[in-house]
Amino acid sequence: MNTTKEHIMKTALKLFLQKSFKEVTMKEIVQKTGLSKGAFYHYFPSKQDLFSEIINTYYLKMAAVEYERFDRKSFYGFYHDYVEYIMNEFMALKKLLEDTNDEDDINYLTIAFDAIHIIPDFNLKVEELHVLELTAWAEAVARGRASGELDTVMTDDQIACMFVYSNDGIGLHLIQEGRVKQLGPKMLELWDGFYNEIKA
Amino acid sequence: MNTTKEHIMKTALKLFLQKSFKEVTMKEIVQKTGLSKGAFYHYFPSKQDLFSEIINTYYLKMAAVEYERFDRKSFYGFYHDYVEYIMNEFMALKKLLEDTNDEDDINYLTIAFDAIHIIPDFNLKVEELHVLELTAWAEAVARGRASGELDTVMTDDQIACMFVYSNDGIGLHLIQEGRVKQLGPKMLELWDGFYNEIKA
DNA sequence: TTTTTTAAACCGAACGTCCGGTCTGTATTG
DNA sequence: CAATACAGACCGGACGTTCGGTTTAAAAAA
Repeated sequence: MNTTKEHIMKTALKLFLQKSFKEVTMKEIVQKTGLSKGAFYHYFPSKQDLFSEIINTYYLKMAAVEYERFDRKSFYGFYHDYVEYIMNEFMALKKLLEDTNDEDDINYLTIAFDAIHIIPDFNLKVEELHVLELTAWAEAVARGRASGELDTVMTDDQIACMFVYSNDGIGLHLIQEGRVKQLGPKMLELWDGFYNEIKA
Repeated sequence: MNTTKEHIMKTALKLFLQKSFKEVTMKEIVQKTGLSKGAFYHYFPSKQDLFSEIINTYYLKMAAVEYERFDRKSFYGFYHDYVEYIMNEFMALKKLLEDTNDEDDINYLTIAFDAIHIIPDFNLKVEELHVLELTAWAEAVARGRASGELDTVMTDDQIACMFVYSNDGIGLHLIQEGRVKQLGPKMLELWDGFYNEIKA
């Protein structure tokens, strides 16, 4: 693929993960890429088009978690695989952005809120992913229950919700505190506690 | 208090709950208030000052939940009081904004992310509230455990985290879907399920 | 091999618009 | 009369975008 275009997209993604669409200026994008405005508009018809392409290329692809790759034998294995997967994705993103500075945090919510306003059907796509997420978790719970691993009065959906939403909630707090990289360990600690409660 | 100033603040708050600080323009604020630029700058030295005053007057005050008002006899009563409290606060906000249109949704996260960049010590204040929140929940759990209401292998802090973060997670999703008003019922349903699991 | 052609890559000054903010003037109030 | 409350024309700067032009490098022609 065209390396310059990719370079622009990565640089802009880094900026969009730090501040909102409006706060990121063309001047800034051009400066950080080391290119000129002319070069930029040679590759993208507009700032909005760049944003759309970034969302489709990076955000939506990362948001689609591959649950089928996680352990199906035990629920314990499932959620541990999930945490490992998320941590790997996080490191892969850092590497993609060539973000050597550990201080620079990533805010994946502001970019999502912008996408809602800018990209048609973004909400629809995210909603689809959300349904897939909940069903994948609920199925993992069902398997754990069937195998005798889990024993709880809660429904599969309720447990799925607890895992998914506690994950989102912690993510939100860590973004606010600028410590997103701690998401994995934090989740594991909390989920292990909850697992002890629902296991047989 | 000065009614015109209050009118400006409420109108602007409504806008800041719909889009980001940068997306809300002075022109828009002036138009929606039905005033002029001269009038606005008579009451506020700048757009940023308006924003700061809105955060301090409305956001931070609403974010400070009065946990001491909730039931202390049972954990069940505690979290039910919490849900009722949140729903009342939500309706009070709607009324404050004279927001008769049910369609207009409330995004309290974008305004918070803006506040992080604009207001010094905002993060500190929110972090303090977060600690208070977690301790209030943990204490409620401890009381429930002491009274024999709760029986669980999870620690007080872990249960507190599950309640707080699942709340935040659902809130986040409802903001994305534009259905924040459903927060109360959604929480209650999920929490009742979890309560059945941890009760004696 | 050398020259010519061609198209993509890239540059940066310039453009019109919109932004937050100022300033001068005019009612209104006490 | 003095202070407050407002109106709106106006300002400089920043914004995203455009456009005429230059550089580069590979293909085609000599």
